[in-house]
Order: sequence, then C-alpha cells, then structure tokens
Amino acid sequence: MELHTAKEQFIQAWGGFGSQWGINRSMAQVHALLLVSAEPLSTDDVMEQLNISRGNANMNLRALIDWTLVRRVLKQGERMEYFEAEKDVWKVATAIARERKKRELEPMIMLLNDLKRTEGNSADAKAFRKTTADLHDLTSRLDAVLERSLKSDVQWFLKAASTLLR
Amino acid sequence: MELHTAKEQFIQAWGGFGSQWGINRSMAQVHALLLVSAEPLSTDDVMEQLNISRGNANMNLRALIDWTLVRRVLKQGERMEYFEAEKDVWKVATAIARERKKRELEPMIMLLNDLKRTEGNSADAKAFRKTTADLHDLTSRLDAVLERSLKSDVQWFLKAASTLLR
DNA sequence: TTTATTTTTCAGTACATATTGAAAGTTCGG
DNA sequence: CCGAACTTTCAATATGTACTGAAAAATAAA
Repeated sequence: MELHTAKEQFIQAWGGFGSQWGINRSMAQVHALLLVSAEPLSTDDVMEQLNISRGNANMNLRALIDWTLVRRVLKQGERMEYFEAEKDVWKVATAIARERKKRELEPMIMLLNDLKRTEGNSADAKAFRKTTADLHDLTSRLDAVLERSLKSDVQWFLKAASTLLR
Repeated sequence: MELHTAKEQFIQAWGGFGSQWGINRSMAQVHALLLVSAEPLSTDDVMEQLNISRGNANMNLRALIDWTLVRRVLKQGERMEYFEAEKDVWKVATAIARERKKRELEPMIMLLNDLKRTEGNSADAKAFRKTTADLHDLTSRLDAVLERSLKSDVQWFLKAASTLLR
C-alpha cells in the first residue's frame, strides 16, 4: 500500500473512531495527521491536508493542546507556529484517560454518591438506592484503578494485568 | 431529595453521560429509566415517562435488547410486552465493554495491523510505521486485558487490580 | 506608530443524527 | 377469517453540533 493512501486510511479511521467516543471527527483527524507526520505542521498545512477551514483547524489544534496531545513548536527565525503530536502512544493513552476521567467519570461518581442516599420506603425507592449504590461502587473502583495506573504507568499496568489474568 | 426528582436527575445525567460516549441520549435515558424502575415497563410507560414518541421508544428498546442490557418480559394473560433492565451493574459493564470492544476496538486493531506494514524509506514512512506499530501494540494489549477480564469477572478484576496497584 | 503577518473569534450556515407519527405489518383471540 | 391490539418501519422533519470564512484581535517587524 502506498504511504499516502495508508495515511489517508489511518486519518479517516481515527476520525471515525474518535467520533464514536465523543471526540469530534476533525479533532481526531487533526490528531491523526500530526501523529503520522515526521515533521511539525503549520495551521495552513493542516487546513490543506484535511481540507478544513482555518477556524476549524485553529479550534481543534487548541483543543488538542488542552488535552496535552499536541505541542506548539517554534521554528528558528519563523513567526508562524508549528504543531507536533506527542508520539509516545502510552503517554497519549494516559492523557486521554486522564482527561475523560476528570470530565466525565468524576462528576458521575459525585452524583451517584448523592443519589444513593435518596430517602423513601417504596419498592421503587429501594430499587433506586440499590442501583445507584451499585453503580457508585463500580464507578469508584474503576476510578481508583485508573487513578493508580495513570500514576504508575499504563504500559506497565497492561503487562501486569495480562499476567494477572492468565 | 424526593424520589421523583432523584430519578429525573439520574435519567438526565445518564443520558448526558451516554451521549458523550457515542450512545444516543434517548437510548441511555430509556436504559436509565428501566434501571431505576422496580417493575418492568411497557412501551407506553416509557413514552409517557420520557416524553418520547412510540417510534423512538421502540427503536431504542430494541437496541438495548441487542446490547443485552434489557430483556422482554411477558406478563401472565397480557398481550403487551414489558421490559426490564439487567440490574446487576457488573453484568451491565461487561455487556457494554464487550459490545464496544467488538464494534470499535477489534476493527481498529485489524486496520493497524495492516498499516504498520506500509512500505517506504522516507522519514514520513518510518514515522508512520512506528506510530501505527506502537498503536497496534497498545490496542492489542488493551484488547487482551479486556478479553480476559470479561471472561473471568469484571468485579473480581477491578478488585485484584486495585491490590496490584497499591 | 504604522504596517504586515498570524491567530482567534463568532454569527451564520451546513451537516449529520435523532425523533416523530402515521401507515404498514404482525399477532392473536374469537 | 376478521378485527382488534400491539409492534415495527420509514419518510419527513426537527434538533443539536460542527464548520466556515470574514472580520477583529493580537503580535511582531519596520
């Protein structure tokens, strides 16, 4: 397969993958493009290669910087900014997991912690408490495992877990 | 907090949570509603409690059945179908993880396995191979851990992992 | 300070996805 | 076999989210 075609396929697939996970398509595509580029790219490069507008490119590059998945790079004697992706995929995984944990998992845990204390003696009230308490337990455990594996090392954790489960 | 309000909050939150994860809002809300109901509900109950149309209710109930998150229940001497959610949250987590692994993770691993073999000697080609190979490694490991923990037991796995990481 | 270059913003618009609801289809008792 | 009860489908429509591009803001050189 030709490199250009392979890149194209990767960018499309990563975009689709991202959008199934609540990350917008363009953001995932910009990320993919930077991941497979040997050199840092400018906003114009990104616009051109993905056929997207300046506004879109700018917005998503900034979002990727927020997620710590992309860095600004300044070239000697050039005014224009360039961008490069974090290439260490373990770091990438860590950054994504950390961000989503913070934005989504943690608020849910807080809410469940409140809801599991809802009062009432009806069958419905009991069912409600049971479900929310169980969910709270599950999500808290997941959070704890994530927290610890992020603090140590995702790579190490996945290897260790493989062994554990053999 | 009153039960009705608490349910409302849970349904809204679960809906929002779902849509951040690529599961449509109504499907997540129907799931939430069934999770916190002590008794099975009919399509009409769902329509009424969530203010959604018959088509929408029907479509999402069927989708939830596909995911094995909801079961049809037939009541003695009644023709109408009722629905109840799987209440064991560990089973819920397993069903969701299995479904997404199959639909999203596995195809990505297959693609990466192809792409990491792309030929060429340019810097770009090398960067491309490196990135796709690394991603293939990461996703494969994740897949293996998921596969094994799903086959054993999510609950057990999370407990064991907590210990492992202490 | 003025001018040139680059980045950011944002109102308007396009696009994708979800939802409706009525019609068609199915199932079942009589 | 008929008609009533219930479920499913799907074309039309609504809704939410993403994207554009031109204008404003920021930055840096002259």
